[in-house]
Amino acid sequence: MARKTKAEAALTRHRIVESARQVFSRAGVTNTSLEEIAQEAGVTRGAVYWHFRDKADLFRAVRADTGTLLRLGPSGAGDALLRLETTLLEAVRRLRREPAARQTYEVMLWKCEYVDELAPVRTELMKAGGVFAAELRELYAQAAAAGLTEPGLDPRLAALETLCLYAGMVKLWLADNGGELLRPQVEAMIRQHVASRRRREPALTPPTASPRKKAK
Amino acid sequence: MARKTKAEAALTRHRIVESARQVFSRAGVTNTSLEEIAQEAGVTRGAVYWHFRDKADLFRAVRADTGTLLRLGPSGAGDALLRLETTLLEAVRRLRREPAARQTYEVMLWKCEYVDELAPVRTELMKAGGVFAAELRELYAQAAAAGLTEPGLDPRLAALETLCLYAGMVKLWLADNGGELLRPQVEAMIRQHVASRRRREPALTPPTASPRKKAK
DNA sequence: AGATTTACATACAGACATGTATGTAAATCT
DNA sequence: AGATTTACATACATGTCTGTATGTAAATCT
Repeated sequence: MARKTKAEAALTRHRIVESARQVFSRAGVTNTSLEEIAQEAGVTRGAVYWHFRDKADLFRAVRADTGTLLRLGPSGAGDALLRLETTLLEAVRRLRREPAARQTYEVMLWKCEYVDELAPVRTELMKAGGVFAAELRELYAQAAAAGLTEPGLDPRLAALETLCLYAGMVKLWLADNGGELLRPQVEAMIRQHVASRRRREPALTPPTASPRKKAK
Repeated sequence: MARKTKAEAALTRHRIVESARQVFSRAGVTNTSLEEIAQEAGVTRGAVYWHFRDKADLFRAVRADTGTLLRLGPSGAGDALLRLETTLLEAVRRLRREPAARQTYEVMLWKCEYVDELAPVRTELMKAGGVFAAELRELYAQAAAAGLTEPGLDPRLAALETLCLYAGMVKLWLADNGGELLRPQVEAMIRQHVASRRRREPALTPPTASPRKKAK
């Protein structure tokens, strides 16, 4: 076969990444041969080796293609705790609507062994966790300063708690295919998690005006 | 080599399980050959195949040998929430003191792909999670009945929240080798988690007498 | 338009893992 | 004590995966 145009090559690359996601989620990363990925993408291993150095490189590409679920939404609407709630709900929403994200995270959390060349990826994941924890801590600190949270709440510990909750939640959600454990109630769980941080007695002079009450 | 006595055979089997744990935690389950395990145990693959049907069987043995971290302690000492706290702290304590438990869980959570013959193991893990969630729910229900928790707390959701927290906590704890994210503060985090469930105003007539206050 | 590079496909060499079949000497059974 | 089974070690047959080297025709560069 002959040389492709740059646009075509980019398309090929993307098809390979998508195929890798598919096959990884079926057979697991280690158990998947590059040959299988190539076949699924309709190319040969030559194409795979052209675009990626090895399987680990391809794995990173799969991860990068999906991106992170954890992105703190804009600070505009609602108070800090509401922003947290929205962020967590949004992560679940993405898992529900985007099969690709589902597959990618299932691979990362259930079908991947972080050893050898993939060991650094785990470090990267933890680093991302650390970054998110720092953001959460800042958010909780703001919430505390605004008098939204219970007086005793340590922002750093609260951030870690939410991070752990998030990590476990995604992992369990993905494995709960039958919806027997977590899926039907995960949104309610998130709301209760955030609600449990919120101060019970309404603050005397809340910085933001309307105490929003969400019906149903 | 000649036939061993039954006791010796049991010893051999145990050595194989231990070696499997070691090698799995180094190289990951899929990437580990039975030959490597056999060598580590000082036997040949013949011995491995004699004691175990295949790698998945051996993996289950490793898991069974370590057992679960989640065992609700006796209901004797303290109130329900304290019992929960103790249970979670005890899980972390085991991880800290028992290298074998650490290895086993690191393999299960970071170095294993739940596909093919190992896919059922994930289902077993989730089932165990469901059982623990049910226990937690019961515990939270008791706590609520005793007036220990905030009025709005739904026992089912609280149980799921704690389960997710636990799952994420163990996973992150294991990966936090450098102690940069979670390890130094995990106990405090657990205490805060439980404390955040506890009702703020002291109950008028608490069923258990002494309102325990932990200094430091 | 010619030179060069690109985007693959094909071919090759080597390593390694798995499962089973078979051998065997000593435990255990009767 | 003899028969049988056990607890492995050894040998074999087979399939598969990886990385690289090489080929090639068309895109892109100059």
